Amino acid sequence: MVKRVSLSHAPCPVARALDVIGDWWSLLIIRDAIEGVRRFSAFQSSLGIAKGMLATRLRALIERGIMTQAPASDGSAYRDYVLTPKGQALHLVIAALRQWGEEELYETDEAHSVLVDKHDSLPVAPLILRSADGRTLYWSDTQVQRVGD
Amino acid sequence: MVKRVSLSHAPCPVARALDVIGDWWSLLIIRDAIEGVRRFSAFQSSLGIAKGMLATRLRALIERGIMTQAPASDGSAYRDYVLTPKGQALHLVIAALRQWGEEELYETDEAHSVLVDKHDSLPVAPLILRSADGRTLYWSDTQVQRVGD
DNA sequence: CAGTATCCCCCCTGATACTG
DNA sequence: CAGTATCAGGGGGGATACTG
Repeated sequence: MVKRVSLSHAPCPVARALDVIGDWWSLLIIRDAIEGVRRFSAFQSSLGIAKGMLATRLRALIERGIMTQAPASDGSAYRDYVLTPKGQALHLVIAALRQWGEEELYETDEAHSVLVDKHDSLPVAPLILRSADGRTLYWSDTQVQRVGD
Repeated sequence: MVKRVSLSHAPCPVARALDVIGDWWSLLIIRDAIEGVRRFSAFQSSLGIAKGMLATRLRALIERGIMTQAPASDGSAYRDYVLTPKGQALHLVIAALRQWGEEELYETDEAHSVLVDKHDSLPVAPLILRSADGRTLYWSDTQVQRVGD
């Protein structure tokens, strides 16, 4: 996360967002967290990430207010890593990535094998883009509905 | 983009997506491309990226079918870099990142200065998440509407 | 289990020079 | 302008060992 040039104060919100969660591991951690992963070891085994990297990434996410520590849900002495509201708000980003990946990155003959993976057991939730006037809804580039507002 | 472990065949669509566009520069290039940037030098001056890195990234994006080369729109002998439909589909990802950045990464007292930036001159297009049954629309975590279909 | 500490390589990245 | 080639450095990232 230490970059030559920080974009944390860039004028563009996209650049700022990427400065915070623009690396590969962070978004995968957040994906797992959204799906309910809470324990250090659970993240590690799910991601296949080295322990040191995982610790560094979790610490960075906590510093940036994306995640926080909470008492373990199972009553053990350890602590869980859970998303803050700021982190939970990233579910739209994850959903957008998931939708794009599903639509663009699979061969048709492997589509079925994918659906049984745990990461696809979540309800599919298509993203809809609302137009600037707030009255027209698009799915990808197709207008799907006009709303009365 | 050369990573120790490739996620290009991962079962999870989020992981696959990140394998393709999960690095910092690629998404910034795509952001610019969505906003209409087409020329090599335009990307370079907009991003402040080294020429070598830009060439490498553009080549990777072309290999992965995100961008393609097209005759220069101004009739010059050079070629433009433009998004393929597959790349244009990433506008939802960019929109999600933009929305999250705008909502979570600005101090209130600097919000105004941001709005005049070129990257914010685009129409604001809030993302809406459609529920699995396709009938309920959410904006962030707030239900905004039920639809007839 | 839940991390921390250390080593070390690879490659990302930037800078510069060069070509067409 | 539009890149390619080459070089130097620094940190990302993995593996392992160690602590509580």
